Amino acid sequence: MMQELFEKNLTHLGTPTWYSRNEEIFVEGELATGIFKIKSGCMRTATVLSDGRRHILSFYLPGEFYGLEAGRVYSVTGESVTRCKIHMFRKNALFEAADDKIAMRLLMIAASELSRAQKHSLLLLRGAKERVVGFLLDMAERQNNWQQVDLPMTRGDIANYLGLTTETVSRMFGRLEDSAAIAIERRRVTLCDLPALKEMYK
Amino acid sequence: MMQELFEKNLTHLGTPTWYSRNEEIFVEGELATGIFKIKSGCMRTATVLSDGRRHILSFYLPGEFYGLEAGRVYSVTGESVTRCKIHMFRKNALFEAADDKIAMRLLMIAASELSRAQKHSLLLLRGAKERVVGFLLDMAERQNNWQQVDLPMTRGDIANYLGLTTETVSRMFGRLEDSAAIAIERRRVTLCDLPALKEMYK
DNA sequence: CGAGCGTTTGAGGTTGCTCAACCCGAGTGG
DNA sequence: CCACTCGGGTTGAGCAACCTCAAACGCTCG
Repeated sequence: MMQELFEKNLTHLGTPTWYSRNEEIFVEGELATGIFKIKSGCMRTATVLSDGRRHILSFYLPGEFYGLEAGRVYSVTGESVTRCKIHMFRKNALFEAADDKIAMRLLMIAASELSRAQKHSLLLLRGAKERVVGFLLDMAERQNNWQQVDLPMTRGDIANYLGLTTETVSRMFGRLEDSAAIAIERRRVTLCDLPALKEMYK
Repeated sequence: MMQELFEKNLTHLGTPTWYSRNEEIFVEGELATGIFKIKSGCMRTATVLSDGRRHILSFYLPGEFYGLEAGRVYSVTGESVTRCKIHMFRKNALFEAADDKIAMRLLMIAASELSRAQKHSLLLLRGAKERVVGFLLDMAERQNNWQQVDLPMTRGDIANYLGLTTETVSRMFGRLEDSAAIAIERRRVTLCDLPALKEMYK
């Protein structure tokens, strides 16, 4: 896999760091010097509108990358959702060490970011229940586990990401549980009726 | 500018084609062999959900590129919004002709696609009026004209892209006109009170 | 055991959707 | 030259979905 190769070649160029909960990892507007790989825990990216509203644009789980920007500065702020370990690669180092395949690897990372952002847009074009179901299915896929999903983030974060309110997310969870499609315990969700869920988010 | 360079070097590898209105340019699921640059007119990308609903993910104006995919196949369908001229580059040809900077150029295109998709997500996280205003401001910026905006697409396409209904888009246009922020004539919109508009979409 | 955050639940209000009618301009054919 | 049609756009009334505000509950961690 390309990511394995990428990491193998470049681990020595990066630095692993531990963050506790809700720490800033990089800040919107800063010179975008780093590329990040999540080793454990969960990171989110968010942007702040000038009136103070905050929007979460993405969550990052172990194994996933962040860091390719159109501009020279970060367009979002990166924050730890939970205590987490994150490996940072400096772009300069990458480019200095560049063999002729490295840009291609970066291209693949950018393309997967793009695909992620498009999925998010599609999610936001739907109704509340569908958004919640789509979110659960996406998390299940990324955790590679269709039985149970861990939700490292709060309901508030989920709601913000989905363009809903905490209350609505909670109610949708409730309704899904009532219909026996899922079972909820704290921040672990069991996908009891996967076909039904996939039917809701087709 | 990077795009000039890109095109200059590679024009001979591409083929320009004319499309009439509402033609398919490439289809979701097809092997993604091409990269497209809009020369005139307007293109849109859309995806069809399994229940038949269609969602427009992006519009492309003259000078803009489409074509970098995470996977080997197109994840969306490309269609002409108006009669338009589009230049297609074959990826294979690009890679064969690759000097050591070409992957970097592709990376920049991918990054701008990403930024576009993120803007779309942010748009969808807002209320109806804000979405419409945000859309107008985005089009103005991309057309490099803060006085007047051309809207090559129908209200239906705008609504679909914004996750609203035609009626709502029409009403929001009406309300903006009533408040003297814009003036509408067919598919040309004059931005009468730009500060007010920017205030609405801050 | 208390404090505080995160979550759930309920009642009422607002936004944007649905359904329906109507308008307008561009083609088309008599 | 007018009548008809058709796609696109606007407008209005009623309704459903989702939000707001408010209260209560339950972990978790001092």
